[in-house]
Amino acid sequence: MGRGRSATKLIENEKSRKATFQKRKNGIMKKAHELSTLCGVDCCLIFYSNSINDLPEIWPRDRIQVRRMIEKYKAKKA
Amino acid sequence: MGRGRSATKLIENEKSRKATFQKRKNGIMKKAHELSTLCGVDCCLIFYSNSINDLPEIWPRDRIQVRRMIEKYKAKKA
DNA sequence: TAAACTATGGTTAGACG
DNA sequence: CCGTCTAACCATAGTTT
Repeated sequence: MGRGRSATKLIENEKSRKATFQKRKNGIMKKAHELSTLCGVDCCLIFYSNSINDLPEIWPRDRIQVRRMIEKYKAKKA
Repeated sequence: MGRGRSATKLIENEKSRKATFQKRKNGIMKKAHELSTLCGVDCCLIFYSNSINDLPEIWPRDRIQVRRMIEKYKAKKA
């Protein structure tokens, strides 16, 4: 992707790893938004970027919606 | 994407919508796997495809991991 | 240094089996 | 349902500003 590189192992260089995390996280969130819009589907994402900070990042931003998705999931499965 | 089309509204045709959901869901899951591998980040995805079936689809497949992510999220935030 | 650029490779809609 | 093909659009690693 971009100028060469395959996606098979941890990026050792910390700066590159953080930059890649930011870029790709944004990319996935955009795709989630598109999927949601195009297909009328509810979805949520949780990213736990341990090495970057201690807090989870979520999509959608609205925590109430994320919570609703989680409750829905728990009710059906697990 | 593909042969024309922008991602701004619900796909009216049901067959197209379902096909697009399947393809794009797989695409996002692949990207989640890559992000996880490249950046050493834990993440989980939940898709609630109401119109297709009643069950949530998750990534990663292992429900224990999904549950762990959810508990981690709830512990940190609301 | 964060934001913009761009070459390169990836994703995907629709058609087909 | 599932996989494959391909034109066309998209994402992004490394670079530049």
